[in-house]
Amino acid sequence: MSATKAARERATIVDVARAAGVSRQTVSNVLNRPELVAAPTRDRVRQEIVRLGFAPNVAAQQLRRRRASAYGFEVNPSLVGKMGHILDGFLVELTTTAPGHQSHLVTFTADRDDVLAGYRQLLGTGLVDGFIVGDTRYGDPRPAWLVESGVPFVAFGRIWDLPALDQWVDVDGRAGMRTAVEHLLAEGYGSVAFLGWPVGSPAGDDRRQGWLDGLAGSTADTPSLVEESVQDLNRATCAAARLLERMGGAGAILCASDLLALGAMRAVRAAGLEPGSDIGVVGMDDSDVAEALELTSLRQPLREAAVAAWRILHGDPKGRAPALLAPTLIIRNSSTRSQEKKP
Amino acid sequence: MSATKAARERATIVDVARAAGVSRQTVSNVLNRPELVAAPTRDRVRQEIVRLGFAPNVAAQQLRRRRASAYGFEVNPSLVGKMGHILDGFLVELTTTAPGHQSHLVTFTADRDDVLAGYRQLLGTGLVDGFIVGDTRYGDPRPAWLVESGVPFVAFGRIWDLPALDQWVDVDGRAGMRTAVEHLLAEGYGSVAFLGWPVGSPAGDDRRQGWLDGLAGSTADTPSLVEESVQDLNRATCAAARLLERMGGAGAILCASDLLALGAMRAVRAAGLEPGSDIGVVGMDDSDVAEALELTSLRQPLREAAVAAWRILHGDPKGRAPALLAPTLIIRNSSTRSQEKKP
DNA sequence: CTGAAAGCGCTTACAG
DNA sequence: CTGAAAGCGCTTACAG
Repeated sequence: MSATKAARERATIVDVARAAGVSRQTVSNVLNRPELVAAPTRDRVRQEIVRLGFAPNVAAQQLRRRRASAYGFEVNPSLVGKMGHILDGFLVELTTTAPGHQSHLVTFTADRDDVLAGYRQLLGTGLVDGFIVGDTRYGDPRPAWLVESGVPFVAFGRIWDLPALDQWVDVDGRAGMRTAVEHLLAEGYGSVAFLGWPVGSPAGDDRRQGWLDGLAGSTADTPSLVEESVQDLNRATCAAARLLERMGGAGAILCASDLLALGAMRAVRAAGLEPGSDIGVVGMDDSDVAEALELTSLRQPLREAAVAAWRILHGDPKGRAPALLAPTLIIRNSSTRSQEKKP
Repeated sequence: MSATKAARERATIVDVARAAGVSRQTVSNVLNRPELVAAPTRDRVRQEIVRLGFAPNVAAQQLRRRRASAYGFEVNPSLVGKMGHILDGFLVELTTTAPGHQSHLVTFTADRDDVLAGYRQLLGTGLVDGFIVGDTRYGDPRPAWLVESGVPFVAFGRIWDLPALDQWVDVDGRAGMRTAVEHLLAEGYGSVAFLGWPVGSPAGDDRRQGWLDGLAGSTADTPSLVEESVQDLNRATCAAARLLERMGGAGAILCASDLLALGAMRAVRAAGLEPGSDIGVVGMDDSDVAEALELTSLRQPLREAAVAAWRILHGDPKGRAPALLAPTLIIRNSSTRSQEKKP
């Protein structure tokens, strides 16, 4: 519990002041309000800062400023590593962009019994100023509590329960699905069926609507070609097989997730057909699996999402607007008719 | 840059002291050295702490103690989300267990040009006391630098360049592979071939050795059945196909990773055979894909790894020992001869 | 067993 | 333009 070696060796603002022959608040001014300091003084101080390798102590700044410039990021043991869970990638992008906002991220896990306990804890100790909230869901108690408590936060995923809140970033699954339909039709698949999640999940319903949007703008009229499956490979394979029977050995299957698409590819092969050349298949999330299996998929713009999150967190609340970002269609063999077969 | 609302509203140690009618250092003693405080005083203070919802300000503690009780965790944009990258899961386990060690984690990304810059930065500002270093590799400059600088750290992955260092946690791929061979032989696959990475990667060579270990203890003598492939599905599929030709339509393929195993399953199916009932296939890492595709795989004990990491970080350096943990074989259809087919 | 004092390293009005 | 003063919230010897 004693001081670390690094702490003992670090130069402080007083060391810099002494070396530069000024008072310590002048050094502070060079750091925080350089326009107040005469150029020669400023240069001399900066030189000493570099020479001594000085960097302001974060704890001292936090204490004095009464803000942590840090945000909590909840990681969920039961979701990490699951296919289509893109929150890890989002964390990376947030981490990469954090220094540009003089901020950093602190990870934490939620209590099973009390979802809000972890949030209260981090806030109560002043470790963070606010949160990045992922995996938003129906009946999520977090947004309402955070708003009530006046805690800054941004949600990754629309705040479905509280449509009045504007502090979220999300991927436009609907637009993505529309793009995918257009791509499939342009590739010459005569019809586009949909393999989605059961009605009732916000993201799922949104994606399904995108499929309908895509069909609406075309001559292909196949809105009846739809099957549902939960996020499970075997169930998805069965659902896709049912769909295939009704498709008559031609057309494409647009899926609400990469896992469902995996099921679709499996069903296609089980029917003696080839994904791509015979039946088009498209997934969503561009998981590692999609890349490995040559599955066309929609990639979430996580970098842009992170940038938008910081804008919402640090921008003027008055000019704040939610960010709905379009995913990018990554075209691979599974949706290409004239594909070159790899060896 | 002004104080947060939360900061303005938080109770301080002085508020508690006033409410309990004691001095503020008595409150501090109740928190840090309760045995010094008389029971009635202690109870009164504790009551007020609860009533006021007081929690000590972390920044003030850090400043005073001259230690952050925080550790930096580098996230790597080019590796996150890749199949077999289990560092995300490790971060979750570390995060879950951190509060038990009065610690928290701060994420950061490394500079492309200067690998150490991020480490220097976090340390120089006193934001962290040390690091958890993942993705160790040959020629990794980080361990040597950290040791030289006297910075506490633990590596996830053996420190291959500096065998004298004992501050690492790793998964015993060799033992895992041996277990897998034994399982495959016990299942009745007459031979066990190996699909590994090219010789020269530390983890890969270790796993290959485990395969040989497993064969050594058996009557099956198939150490010549080996093929190599880089971490790429198509290459792996080709390599597995070559292996299959030499196996004569029977036996099992043990793979150094789930991705290689995916290639093996693919090659098996391309040969008109079925993984499991005809040819056993086992991977390593127990990725989401392994679960989805019913692939038997070795699961890394990430929870135990996190516990061991904290022990190395916070334990007595004299009694410190590296932790080499055995993975668990998760048996699924791909290595089961008498399998029940799911619908 | 309890409290007065010093100090961790910084920032921010404010006086000169 | 520069510096003396106060204070952020806590902990730790130390005196009583």
